[in-house]
Amino acid sequence: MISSPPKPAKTKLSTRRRLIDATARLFAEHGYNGLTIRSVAQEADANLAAANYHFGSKDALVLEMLRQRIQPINKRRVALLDEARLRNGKKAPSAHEIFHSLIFPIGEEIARSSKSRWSLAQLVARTFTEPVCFIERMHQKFFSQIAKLYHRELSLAFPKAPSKEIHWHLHLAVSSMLGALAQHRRLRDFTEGVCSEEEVGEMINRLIRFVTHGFINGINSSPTE
Amino acid sequence: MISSPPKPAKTKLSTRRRLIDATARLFAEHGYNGLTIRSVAQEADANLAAANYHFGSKDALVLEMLRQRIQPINKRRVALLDEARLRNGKKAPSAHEIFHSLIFPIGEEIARSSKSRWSLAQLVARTFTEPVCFIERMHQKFFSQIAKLYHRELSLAFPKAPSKEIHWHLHLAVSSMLGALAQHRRLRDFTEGVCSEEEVGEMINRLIRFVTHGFINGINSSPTE
DNA sequence: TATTTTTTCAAACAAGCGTTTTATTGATTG
DNA sequence: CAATCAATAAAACGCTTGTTTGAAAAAATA
Repeated sequence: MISSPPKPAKTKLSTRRRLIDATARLFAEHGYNGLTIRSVAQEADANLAAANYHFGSKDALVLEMLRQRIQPINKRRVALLDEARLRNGKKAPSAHEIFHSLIFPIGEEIARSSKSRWSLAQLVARTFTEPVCFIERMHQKFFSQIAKLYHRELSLAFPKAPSKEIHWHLHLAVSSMLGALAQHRRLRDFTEGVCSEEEVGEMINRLIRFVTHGFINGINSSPTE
Repeated sequence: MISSPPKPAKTKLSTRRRLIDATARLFAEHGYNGLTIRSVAQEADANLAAANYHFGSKDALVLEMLRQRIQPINKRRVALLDEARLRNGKKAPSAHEIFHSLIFPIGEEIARSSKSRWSLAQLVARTFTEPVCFIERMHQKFFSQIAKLYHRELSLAFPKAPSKEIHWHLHLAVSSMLGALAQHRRLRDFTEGVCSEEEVGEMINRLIRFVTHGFINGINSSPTE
C-alpha cells in the first residue's frame, strides 16, 4: 500500500461495536426499511461484508442492536421501582413515582449517550412504530413482562380502580411516552423555535408529569359507559 | 380472451381511486419505504404502470393520498373550534372543548372509513414518524398553521400561562395523540386481551380526557425551573 | 518461525425496486 | 364508419438491495 491509513483514530473500537453503533444511529433515523447494510458499513467504516460476517444477516444485526440498547433501560426501570417500593414501606408508591421509574431511565440513557443524544429516543419510539414483524415480536417479548409489572404496581396504587381502566390508561400513558419521544426532534419546528432541544431532564420531567396527571384524572373520572 | 373477468365487482371504482385507497392501506401498514408500487398495483387490481401513468411517480402518489386523507380532518377541526367559540360567546372555549375539536375529527373519519377502520389512525400517526423528508415537509405545511391556531386558542383559555409553557404542553398533547393512534393496534396485546379494538368513540373520548388533564395540570403546576 | 484461525476485502450474485417504453385496447368525437 | 385520445397491458430498463464467494491480510497459536 502507498496511502497511509486515513483514519488514525486513537483506540479504534471493534468492528462489531462500530457496526452496532452505526446500526443504532441509522435505524433511529431511517427505520428498518430505510436502513441498508451498505450505509451501515460506510458509517462504521467497515467492509460491506462485515455485517453479514459478524451477525449473519441484517435481521440479526438489528435484533442484537435493539437487545443491547433496550435491556439496560428495562433493568433500570425495575431497579427504580424496587427503590420506590422500599422507600414507601407498606404504602404503595404513588403514580408519579411509578411513572418516574418508567420514563426516567430513558432520560438517563439519552444523557449518557452523548453522541447524537436524541437518537435513542427515536430508536425506542421506532421499535413500536415500525411494522417489521420480527421487531414487533421481539419488543413485545421485551415489554410484555414489564407491562404486567406496571399494571400490578398501579393496581396497588389505585385499589378501587377496575383492572380494565388501569389497562386502558397505562396503555395511553405508554403511548404518550413513545409519541413524545418520537416527536421530540420536531419540537423546535412545532413551537416556531420557542422551545428547542434543551436539557434532557427538562423534557423528561414534563413528560412524567403529563402522563401522571393524564393517568390519575383518567382513572378517577370513570367513563360514561 | 377465454377466461371470464375474475372480479365481477358491481360498480368498480376508478383506477385512480383504487390506487389511492390501496396506497393508504399499505402506507399505513408498511410505511413509505415498505410501500412498493408493485404491491399497490396488486392490491388495487391494476397494472404495474398504472400508478406512474396516473400520478407520475411514487412520491406524487403518496403525496396525493395524504392530501386527500388529511385535509378533511383539518377542515373539520377548524369547524368544531369555530362552533365551540360561538357556543361560549365572550368566554373562551375550555381546554376539553379545544382538544375535543383537535382529536374528535380523527375518530369521525375512522368511523366513516368502514374498511379496515384503524388504518387511518396508523396513517395519521405515521406521517409524523416517517423520516422521509418530503412527508415531513408536507405535513409540516399542513400542520404548522393549525398548530398556530391551537396555540392561540389555548392562550385565550389560559391567559396567565406563559406562551412557552403552552407550546410545551401542546406539543406533549399532540405527541400523545399521535402515539395513541399509532399504538392502538397493539392495545389487545398490550393489555393481555382485556381491552380490544372496541367502539371507536370510546378510545377517542378516553384520549381526549387524558391529554386534556395532562395539559391542564402540566400548565398549572409550573415547572421547577 | 510455521501453521492455523480469524478477520478483512473486492467482486459478483440473484432478487426486487421505480420507472420507461411500446403496443394494444376501449371509449369518444368528427 | 373513421379518427382521435385516454387507459391498460406486458416487457424491459437501470439501479439498489441483502447476501455469498474466494482470495488476501492479520492475528493467534504451536
